[in-house]
Amino acid sequence: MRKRKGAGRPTIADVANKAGVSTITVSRALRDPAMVSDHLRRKINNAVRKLNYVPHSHASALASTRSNIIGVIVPSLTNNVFAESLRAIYDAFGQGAFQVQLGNSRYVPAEEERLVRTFLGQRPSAMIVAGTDQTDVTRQLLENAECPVVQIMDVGDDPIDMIVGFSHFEGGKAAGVHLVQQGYKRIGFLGARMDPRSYRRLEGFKEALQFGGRYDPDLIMTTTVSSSVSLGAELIAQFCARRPDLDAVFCNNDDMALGALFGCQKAGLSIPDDIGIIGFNDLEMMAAAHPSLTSIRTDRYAIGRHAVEMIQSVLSGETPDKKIVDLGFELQVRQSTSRAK
Amino acid sequence: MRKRKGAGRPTIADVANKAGVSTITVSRALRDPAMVSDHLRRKINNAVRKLNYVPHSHASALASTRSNIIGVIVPSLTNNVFAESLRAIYDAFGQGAFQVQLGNSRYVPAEEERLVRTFLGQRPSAMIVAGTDQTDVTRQLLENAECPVVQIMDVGDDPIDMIVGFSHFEGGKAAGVHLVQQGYKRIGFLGARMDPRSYRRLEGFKEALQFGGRYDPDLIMTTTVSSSVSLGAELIAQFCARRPDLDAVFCNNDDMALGALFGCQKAGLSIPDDIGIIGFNDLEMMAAAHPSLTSIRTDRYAIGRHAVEMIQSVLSGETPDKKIVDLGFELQVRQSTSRAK
DNA sequence: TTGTATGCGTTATCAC
DNA sequence: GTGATAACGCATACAA
Repeated sequence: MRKRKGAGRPTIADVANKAGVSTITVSRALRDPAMVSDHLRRKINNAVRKLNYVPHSHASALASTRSNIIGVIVPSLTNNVFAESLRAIYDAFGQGAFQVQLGNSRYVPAEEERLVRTFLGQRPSAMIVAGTDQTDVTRQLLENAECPVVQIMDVGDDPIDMIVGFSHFEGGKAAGVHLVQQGYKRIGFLGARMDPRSYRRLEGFKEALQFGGRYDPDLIMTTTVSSSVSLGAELIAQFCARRPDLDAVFCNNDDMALGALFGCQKAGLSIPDDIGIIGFNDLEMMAAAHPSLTSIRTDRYAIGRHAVEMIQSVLSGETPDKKIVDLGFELQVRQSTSRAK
Repeated sequence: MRKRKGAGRPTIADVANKAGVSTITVSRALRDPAMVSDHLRRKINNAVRKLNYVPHSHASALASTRSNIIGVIVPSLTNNVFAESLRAIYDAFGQGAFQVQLGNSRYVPAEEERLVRTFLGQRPSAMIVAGTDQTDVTRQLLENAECPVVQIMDVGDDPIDMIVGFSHFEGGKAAGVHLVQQGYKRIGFLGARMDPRSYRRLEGFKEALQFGGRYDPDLIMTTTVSSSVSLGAELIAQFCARRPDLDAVFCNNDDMALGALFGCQKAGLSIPDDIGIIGFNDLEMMAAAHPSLTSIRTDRYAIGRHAVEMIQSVLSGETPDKKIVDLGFELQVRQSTSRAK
């Protein structure tokens, strides 16, 4: 006879044999203990322990035509901003029956598309993806996916399904308005890893400066290189060398802002009097820095938590209150932009 | 007849029908296109596209008795150190046929045990876990797992299977030796989130100080609170208030060290003359800081990459050169400990 | 190169 | 409350 060897590990049938019951009873005892009598349940649990039985999740997923997988795709693992949303997602799903499957798109849309395809192959219970800038194909795949989909870290009128985040345009605008209000005259923008969200921040920033009559395209400095503290320090030095009259800078994130602080200090510039600095996201270090750094505070943890709540609500059959949730942001004014006017 | 409804999505049989071939041909065309004639392959690919067919990975895993899942468990998602190893792991596995399944144990051994159990339920192709401080049960589960297991971020004589990292004891010792050599007299230790690895750093540090005749248990300050830049700034202030004679401090990680720098600057202390500071891990910001911060450089990315290589080697049937790999560390001396003697 | 029959380990369905 | 049986969707073994 044809025979196939399994993985060799004990199966539910082995447990059933040892406990002297049928497989389905074991299945029930493990999934919903209340459905099985105390007597049998005890015997089954013993057998499970003795055999060191671990249920095979793939077989379960196949038989029940549903998996407990939540697919999550972010563009970066080392960027603290996404890490905090991820932490919220893992915290919320961690204890329950769900498994989080994480993908790293590295800011490459085609990579994201590949990941979406792979994840959908697992018939996930839900999907969470960062941003609104998916390729058309990615979008269509997700629209056809028979599971809730949440986009995070951004807002927009036209979500794939649901969305929770904040407006990067408005955030950038708030930064610009603040610098203008503080009386800075030659206000620059320093942006690394210019992803679509950073561009929206820049657009908002431009609008604020144009409105304030301070817009100078020569004071926009961007690069696609990954942002880092070191890069911030380097670029601000170049920036100041090229335009010694620069007197304030909006960095597209906090790493760049901290780097700008260090770079200015090295150059002997005084913050906030010679030059004002504002970052974006308000990582915890911003308040601790010396001088403390102004930033746009966003609540990444809340975004992750909210995304999970929306998913759980849909999975439990409810209709979520809102499909579009704007959690906003908050300007945190600190020493780095508080100069004596 | 008894009938069960599947998920309703197209199956490999639907594709086979549409293409006018058998299911196994479709299966082959998708897994190894070279096994199928051009003619049929084209028809099959067309059918796949038209039906928007996505293979069901659970069914595949069940039928082939092997999954393409790599289980990874780390204690933190927001700690940059683990994030960088993770990035290496995702980079290495990302393109291939493997899927990384990530778990966050939050520094809780029982949580880690639960995650190991869950992951083993997926019959992973391999497991990667952080550190050597698993519970006995976790260790046994992993020893019985029929897949390669790599412990990362640490070294030790007795790995579960394979291990790649560096010695935290030796790293701490190197930091202590350096401070003694620089002529600092009252050398303290500032440690937050004292996990087992941090304790080993502290032990190495103690040994160096004892050897140098500078050990003072009153200068060891630790807390179990999560480390952060803000916390570093707060604690160094308390530390200096209690022991104004403190003239150097080894922080158990770089966030704490950066915080210590800011805290000292706020207190008007000059670095490195009034007080020397050394961190651990050498995150990129350490070199950019002003003054630049001395640290113990570790290569987290290489650790992750190495772990993947060991796994791939085993999975392809080879025997890895070594089961224990010590990637070491390197003292990076910078301004924060380079005082005029 | 292609197809047929069967098994992977679990759960849904129906019967007792 | 418990059990027998047939799916779940795909890949292996073997044959042609």
